Amino acid sequence: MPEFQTSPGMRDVLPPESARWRRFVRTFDETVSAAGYGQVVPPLLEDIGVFHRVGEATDVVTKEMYDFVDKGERHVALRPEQTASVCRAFVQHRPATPWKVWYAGPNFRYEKPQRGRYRQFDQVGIEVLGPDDPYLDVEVIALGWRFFRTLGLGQVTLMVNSLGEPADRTAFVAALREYFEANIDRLTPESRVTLSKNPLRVLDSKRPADADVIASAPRIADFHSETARASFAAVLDGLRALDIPFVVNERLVRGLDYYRLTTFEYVGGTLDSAQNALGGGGRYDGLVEDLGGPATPGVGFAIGLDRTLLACDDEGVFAAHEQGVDVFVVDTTGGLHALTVTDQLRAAGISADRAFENRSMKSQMKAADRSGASVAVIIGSDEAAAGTAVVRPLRDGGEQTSIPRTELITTLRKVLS
RNA sequence: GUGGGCGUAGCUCAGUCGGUUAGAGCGUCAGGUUGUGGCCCUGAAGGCCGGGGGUUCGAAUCCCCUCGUUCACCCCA
Repeated sequence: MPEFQTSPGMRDVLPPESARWRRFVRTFDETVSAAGYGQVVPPLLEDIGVFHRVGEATDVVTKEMYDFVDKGERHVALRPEQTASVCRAFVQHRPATPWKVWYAGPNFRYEKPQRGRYRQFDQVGIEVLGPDDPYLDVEVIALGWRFFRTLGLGQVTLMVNSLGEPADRTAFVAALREYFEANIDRLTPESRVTLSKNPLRVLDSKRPADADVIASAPRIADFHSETARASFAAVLDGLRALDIPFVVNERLVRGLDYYRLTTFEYVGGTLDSAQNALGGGGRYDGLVEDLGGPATPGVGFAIGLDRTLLACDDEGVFAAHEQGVDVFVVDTTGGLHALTVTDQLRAAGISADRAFENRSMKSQMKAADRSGASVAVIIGSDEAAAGTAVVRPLRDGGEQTSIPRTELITTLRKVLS
């Protein structure tokens, strides 16, 4: 074991996986850019107060933040998510609404690491601030859905729910608390602790012993106001109109406190895994106001990059693949010709690599093969003296030819096309 | 944060009733004659057996601690 390794829950992303990450973000960019979303790049570090507004009762804020006091005595935190940052940016810059933005980048949560759960983890997401329209919720959900489809994922389940308007939610939470307290002896000790902090979250318990009590708990739908009911119906109608399959899950409560009305989650195919939530989001109409801005409705989602790629692996789609070069230059005369020829090729837009340390012909040819290049350009002492180069196809047979160096680029363009 | 599994070469893993110089495959490097890759053959390099302590004549192997990882709870993406 080396003396220094990555900190727990942090890791290096190496080729070719790193290229897959870039393609992932590029694919997301293309999906949402086509719907009029622009990229916002918020800082990794914010005043800790920005995140406190996300939810005083959530573990994300109370236990898992990477926070510290900086040299200027400011209490700051590495962002645990980006929705709060986007809303803070909105309040600070007051762009015209509807403000449709997307983001991609790392977030930090001090949790015990697990497969698909890291302390530094990347998310992509979108947020729309301004419009209060259930069809916007549908657009947002549909863009996430389209993204998964573009990646090639076929086993994603969309779960939707509505938490109702704030008053509905408050009434529901009160009813829940009353119900669970009346049945507290049937709850697991862990759920009793959860109950004292946030009764909603008890619904999310995955412990089998809690299943019975939860099954007969009050139902959120019974507390929906007329407005909430109409909004939720419009969302479901919109999803049907787009032929997006969904499952209404009344126990879907989500982890952050700011959600109201529509909430949704994309669940991966491997349902036996505890880390099967690929992404999720919802409407958060109070967050901008909480951050000191004008009352502004908002809706959005975040998708976990790691988990989604794990789901891709499970389904055998969106695989990583090695990136090669077009041409590999072999030079057995010391390497100066390889230096100038690769430079010349790159300038002409032909990707090229070479070997170093003046290795043997055999060794350099092996390297050429491994490089993935479809053509080798070989320069030995004869070619160097004659001002020529050998062009040797590496993949699909074909004879090698000796040509003047001046014709190298035109010849290669022909061979590569 | 709580509980269980695991931790041996760069990678994937053998090896434990404790017993001489710790193995394989893949990968890397070098050869297999005269300047040419993929297949094959030969050889080489590469391990404080995660770290520390203990038991023992002797520990990769047993015990304790610790770190890391993984699974479940929790949390959530």
